Amino acid sequence: MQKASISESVIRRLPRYYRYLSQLESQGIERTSSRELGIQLGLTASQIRQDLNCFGEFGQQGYGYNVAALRRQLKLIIGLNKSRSAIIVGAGNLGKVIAANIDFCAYGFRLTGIFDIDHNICGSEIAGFTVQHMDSLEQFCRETEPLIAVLCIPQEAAQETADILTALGVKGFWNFSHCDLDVDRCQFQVENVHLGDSLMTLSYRMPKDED
Amino acid sequence: MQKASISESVIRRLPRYYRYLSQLESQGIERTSSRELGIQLGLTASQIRQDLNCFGEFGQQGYGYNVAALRRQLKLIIGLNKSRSAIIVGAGNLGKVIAANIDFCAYGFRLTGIFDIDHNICGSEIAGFTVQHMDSLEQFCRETEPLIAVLCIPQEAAQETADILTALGVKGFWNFSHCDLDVDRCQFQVENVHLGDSLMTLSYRMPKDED
DNA sequence: TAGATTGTTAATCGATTAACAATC
DNA sequence: TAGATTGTTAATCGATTAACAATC
Repeated sequence: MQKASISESVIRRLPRYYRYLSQLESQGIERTSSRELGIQLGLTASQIRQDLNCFGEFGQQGYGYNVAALRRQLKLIIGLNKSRSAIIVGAGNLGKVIAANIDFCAYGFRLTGIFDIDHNICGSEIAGFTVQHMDSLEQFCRETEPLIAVLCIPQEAAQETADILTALGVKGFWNFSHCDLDVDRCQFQVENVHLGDSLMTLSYRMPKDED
Repeated sequence: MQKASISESVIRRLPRYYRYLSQLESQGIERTSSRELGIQLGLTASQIRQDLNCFGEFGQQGYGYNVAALRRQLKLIIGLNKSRSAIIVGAGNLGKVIAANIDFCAYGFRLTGIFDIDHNICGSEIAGFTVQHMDSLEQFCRETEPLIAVLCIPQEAAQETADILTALGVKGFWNFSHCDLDVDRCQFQVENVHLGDSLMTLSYRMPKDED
């Protein structure tokens, strides 16, 4: 499906392409071109053609790209057609919001369980799931074999929990724990989300004379 | 303070440097070097020296960097010493989590108000703030002059709300609305947060044979 | 056919890495 | 002083942009 190894920059742009094509499709627009896409996304037409050609030839000379077809291809490329088991570890505020607001199915996953270490939270219902205690995590993993875990736990517990989950077969982490997991420690995939870093870049870019 | 214009790549690394130095400082470590930092952060020593030298000369030949001093400098560079007024627009699940969990002061801002369009939510207490109705937004902005707004509203409302806020003097947006705001539309700064995009990149990087 | 736009190669640009004199 | 490590210049590498033949 893909030619050589794809650079991180290209990977980061794929979701934007997919998102924008979904929007076009929902507006009933049938065709587009690298030029049009470029204008909308603030990229050059060249770059878009280069990016897409990492994965195949999806366009047609003189015509451009069929919106629905290209979106379908991107969906496959990103893996959004799959339904891989995902669990949430940590059912505090953040865990709850993610459970309730993230449409895992739209991203190629399905939520299969929510865990927390606090007995007071366990047993409560979130997004149709009963929060289970961490004690049942091991058995659950052996039975359900979740592929990824969403870590919504404190920084201190993150690496240890990730190690345990890795040993239980979890292959990827969506990490909200305000720390960078040690990627080399295993062959797993980690996507660290740092909302604080995001806000800091905004802080940096604000006018320097304001208080 | 800075030499030429700083590249986006450098800006994105600054929060990581700051975070790691904070960690070192809290561990009571006094000095470090570009080599040590590089090993910990998975970067080359060269790159770290290049990055830091965009902003000044913070090290000492033969010694390296003083952890506390370098952290203090980065704090100033990123603007974390400031206390710029920030409001949250949209007090749904996400707005609530951000209000309750983000330590704005640690990032150079202070939360001054929370707004929502739903009368049922208005009047309720979140993180010590009474949620106000959007109707009072204009007056509030004229009085308090918030510098940034955190957008936790639906996609459809995002651009319009941003335009209104821009007209009211808001200079930056931390945008959780699942859409990209039109940056050119004004001279404001936008940090778009796309949790879905983040999860998609994880999806892309998962083994292709799993379902 | 003529116009448009692709896929792809070549040129440019910028970011990262290497090297090293300066110096603590 | 000798060893270490910086700040900075030069070399390399990779990503972006430009150009254009192929072709729908």
